[in-house]
Amino acid sequence: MRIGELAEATGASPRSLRYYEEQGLLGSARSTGGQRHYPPTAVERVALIRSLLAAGLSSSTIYDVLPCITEQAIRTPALTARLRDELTRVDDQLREMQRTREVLAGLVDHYAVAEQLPHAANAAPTSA
Amino acid sequence: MRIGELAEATGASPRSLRYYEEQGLLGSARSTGGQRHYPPTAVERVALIRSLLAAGLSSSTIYDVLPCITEQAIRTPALTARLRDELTRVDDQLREMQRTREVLAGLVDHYAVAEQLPHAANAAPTSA
DNA sequence: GTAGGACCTCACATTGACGTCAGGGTCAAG
DNA sequence: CTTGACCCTGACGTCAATGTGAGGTCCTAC
Repeated sequence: MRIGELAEATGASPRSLRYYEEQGLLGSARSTGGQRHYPPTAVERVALIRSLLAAGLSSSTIYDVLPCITEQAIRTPALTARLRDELTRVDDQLREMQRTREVLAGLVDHYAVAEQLPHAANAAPTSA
Repeated sequence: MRIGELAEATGASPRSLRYYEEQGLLGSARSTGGQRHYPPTAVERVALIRSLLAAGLSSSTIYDVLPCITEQAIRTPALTARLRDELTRVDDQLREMQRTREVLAGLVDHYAVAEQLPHAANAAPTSA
């Protein structure tokens, strides 16, 4: 498939796909005219890249860990440690976000309750 | 307290604290000479700001929702909806990150198993 | 009253993952 | 062989939070 189709299939812009290639995250065959051509498996790969990016991994980090994701045979102690570090970081970030989520959820609940009440503006002002 | 102390207490740089003020997220009293002065409660407030930033809220979004966090009396339907939207977004992001976390955890597990195998001579040295 | 560390206000630089424009080549269809 | 949609390579723009440097001010201690 060509870059436009892959973009369509993944939700990533052509610009992003070229950027991923530039960062070494995504390969492509080229036609004689120089146009990129992707196998169907590229869809899954792009999804993985975007998922890792969304999780806060940088493209260079993804560059480091991607080979061992797609080819499990490649493993080094350094790579293992890197994966562990990233997992720890993601876990920390998840916990932090969950705390923040609870703050927001508490606010939403408070508002929902407040809106149900007739005119009790000071119904539950018991938070710091 | 002065900006340096607040920076020390919160882990935010003085530059960041001035930025938060510039964005309307953080108030400060000024001395006659123009230097910022903060009450002790500012520590908690900065922590909240940073937590929301870390959760992916932009400073302008935080600007919108902060007043109702610190002063529960202020509530409008628009603000409630805004909070709900942000909560939904954070929840989506959390689910996405948890899926990615599982991918990473799966890899780490796979590696861990591989490293338990007999001839794993490099058990301890995990330097970068 | 003076040293010097902390602080002030601009204002430009940086980083990362893209958007976007310019100028030109490719390719399936007619 | 020409059209027109799609694609190419630069290269500069963006956005948000922050770094950084210049040039000047404040304030506590001596």
